[in-house]
Amino acid sequence: MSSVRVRMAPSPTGYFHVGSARTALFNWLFTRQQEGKFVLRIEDTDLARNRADAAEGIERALRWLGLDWDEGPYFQSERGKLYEAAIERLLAKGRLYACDCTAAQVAERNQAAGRPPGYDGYCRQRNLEPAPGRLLRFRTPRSGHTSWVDIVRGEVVYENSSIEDFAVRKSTGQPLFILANVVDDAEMAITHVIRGEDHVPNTPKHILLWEALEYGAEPSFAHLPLLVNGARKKLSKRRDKVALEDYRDEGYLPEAMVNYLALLGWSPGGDREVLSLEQLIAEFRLDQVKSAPAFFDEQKLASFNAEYLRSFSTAEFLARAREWLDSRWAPIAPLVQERARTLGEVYSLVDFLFLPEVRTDPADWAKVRRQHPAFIALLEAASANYEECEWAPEAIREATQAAGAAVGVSALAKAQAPIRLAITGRTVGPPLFESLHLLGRERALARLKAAREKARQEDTGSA
RNA sequence: GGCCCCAUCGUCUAGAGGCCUAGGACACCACCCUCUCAAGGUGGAGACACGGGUUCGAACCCCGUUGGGGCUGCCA
Repeated sequence: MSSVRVRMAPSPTGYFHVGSARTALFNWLFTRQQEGKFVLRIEDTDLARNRADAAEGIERALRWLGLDWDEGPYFQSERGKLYEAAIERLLAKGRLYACDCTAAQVAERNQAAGRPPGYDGYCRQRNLEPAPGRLLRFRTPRSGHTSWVDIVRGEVVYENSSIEDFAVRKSTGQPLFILANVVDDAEMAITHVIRGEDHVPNTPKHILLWEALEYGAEPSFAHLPLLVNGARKKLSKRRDKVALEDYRDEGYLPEAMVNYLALLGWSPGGDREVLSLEQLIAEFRLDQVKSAPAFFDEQKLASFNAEYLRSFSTAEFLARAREWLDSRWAPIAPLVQERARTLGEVYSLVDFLFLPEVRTDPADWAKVRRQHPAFIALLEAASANYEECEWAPEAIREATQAAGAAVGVSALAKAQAPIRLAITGRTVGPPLFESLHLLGRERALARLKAAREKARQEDTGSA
């Protein structure tokens, strides 16, 4: 058992971001590989409303991915005493000062002085007594520098003078993220802080606070590359599909999601891409994680998903699809398993079996009618043959072939198109003869007839 | 603006000075297979941002340029 202790510290925003999922995964892989402890901590120091719900969402997402945790969830909203004690210590050491500037005042002063944004240190020497209505700021050293050796990006150095006097407690008395984060990392004996690159600028503050609180050896830091969209901007709720639940609801598999996410910023090396959770644990290397942002490509995710779907036995496939479809479609499952990229897609592949009426795609209809002058004749011939033949895939195939030949369409590929359109409303779908078989003779004949009539009406109307 | 980070095919990446006329995967194109679509097979197009160094030798090391991103909140 190693002493490695890692934490996942999401804020309860109401949904679980795919970027958080990737961060959680890398944290988890590292922990499991190091045989350490994985701690779940909800960072709800701010507007902690809906806390129970949000935490549930986070837990549900983690469970869905198959990432278990050893401790927690801890809630920062319940640990106020710890933060208050830390603040008292900092205050006693003169590392904090009270400030009553409003954001507007600071901005105004900066603008007037032609200074860039950021706190200007106005209250630094005013010696205001801490009081309600006054926030507390950390007195950042004005010289020297703060640095760390990041596990994924190497040494990062900040001039202390470039770090503003950041706030650690609100004027309402509530602790701020940076303070709670540091206190908890120390309190929970976290050894490795693995988080998104957007936290890099927080790290020198983290270290400065850590030192000021005399917590001893700092944890190691690893800042993971961001997940970006097609415009190479950080994935955001506003523009992008980032909620893990959305992917789950569309029929993405957790194993495909995990596998895909693991490859964003990391690679096992060589040509391998499909890896089980066990393999990931064994081969993952935090220090091999790349530092360049990665595009979250749903297309590639989908291809992983399709690959996992195909790898299942029919029974497993059916079990996985249960949320999306009832058991009536079981007979056709083998025919769609290799055609669906997501479970959510399955229904549109088999809906013609359940819908009372065919839903005809207008574009497909027009295309087939254009390409098949003998459309009506072919459907008639097929209907006639279908009335007679044995109702089994192979016999239906022969009947179709014969019907085509009778109207001068000898190629089966050509002959099946109008029938497929009549039966399913589309030009693509699962194998036709099995589909007809599953549909049943009566319904098949009825659809053939309906398609003929529709075509006749069309011809009459345009004549 | 300031601070910090990043840079191999469109995308995810392999590559840790010679194995690279740069490999794989997704996407794309063509062909094969085939009752459509998939799946599968074969082939194709497609990248080391640029400029200087260092070195016998650079995609790999250093510097600069350019480009992109993150942060810049009494959010996390």
